[in-house]
Amino acid sequence: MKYEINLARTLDCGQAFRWSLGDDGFWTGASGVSSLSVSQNDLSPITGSAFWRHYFDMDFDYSGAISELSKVSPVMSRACAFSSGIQILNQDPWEALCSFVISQNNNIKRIKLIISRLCRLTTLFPTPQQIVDIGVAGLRELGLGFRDSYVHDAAGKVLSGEICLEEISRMDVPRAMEKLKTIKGVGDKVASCALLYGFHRLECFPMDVWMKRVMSDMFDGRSGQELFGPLAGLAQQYLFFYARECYYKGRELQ
DNA sequence: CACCAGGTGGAAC
DNA sequence: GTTCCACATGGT
Repeated sequence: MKYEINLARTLDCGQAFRWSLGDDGFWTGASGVSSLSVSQNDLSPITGSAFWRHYFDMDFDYSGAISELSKVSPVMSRACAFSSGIQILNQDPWEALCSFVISQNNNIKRIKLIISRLCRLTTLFPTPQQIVDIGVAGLRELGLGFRDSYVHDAAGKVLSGEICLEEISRMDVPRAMEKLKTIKGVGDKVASCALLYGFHRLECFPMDVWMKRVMSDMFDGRSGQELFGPLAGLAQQYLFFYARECYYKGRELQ
């Protein structure tokens, strides 16, 4: 079967929070200083740009990964088929870290709302310096709630050099997790999301309430690392999407 | 009007 | 070590 990236699934599966679908069928969004408008009918704006090829991870063998993951179990095979076309983006590390700090105990709609308000201040995603300048009170006004001091702490640590994202990108995952977790409001879940989505560490397997339920219901409580190894992060994203959009659709979660 | 949300820090056992 | 709970706010 022919494999192709699915923009809707990739951009609306909860890994990135500032892409939106226009009435014309075009997805518009940005990363760093670059912005893009692209539709599923014509992927050439992505494939023709080195930057966006990398952002959308176009040179990874997703077809091969799906073959591998499908061997794990019948339910995983169904999840792969259902979620086919989702790719793990190469997002900006700071934006990913910041976004997933905001994501805690929050819903995807409001995460997007908060991040859109953050970006409206500066046009681009705010830098650590800009976050520090906005201040805790300013962040509170943007509706971050109790996460305001967490985001502020993250920005301060990055700005002071206490957290060096460049170094983290070179650390092994356990050390990187440990370092990220020195930021207030960053625990296992946020750290692993930052590493998977911001640093492209495909072996990370973020465990949220959905994934806890999935692993218990579909995999007898076994761990993502054990089942999926170096592709755990991709498996996690497929399962998250499959769980929300199919497996538990119309049923009560708890 | 309750209850929930891609969790975490901190206090209490 | 584990369990409980508050946390701010928009959506349903």
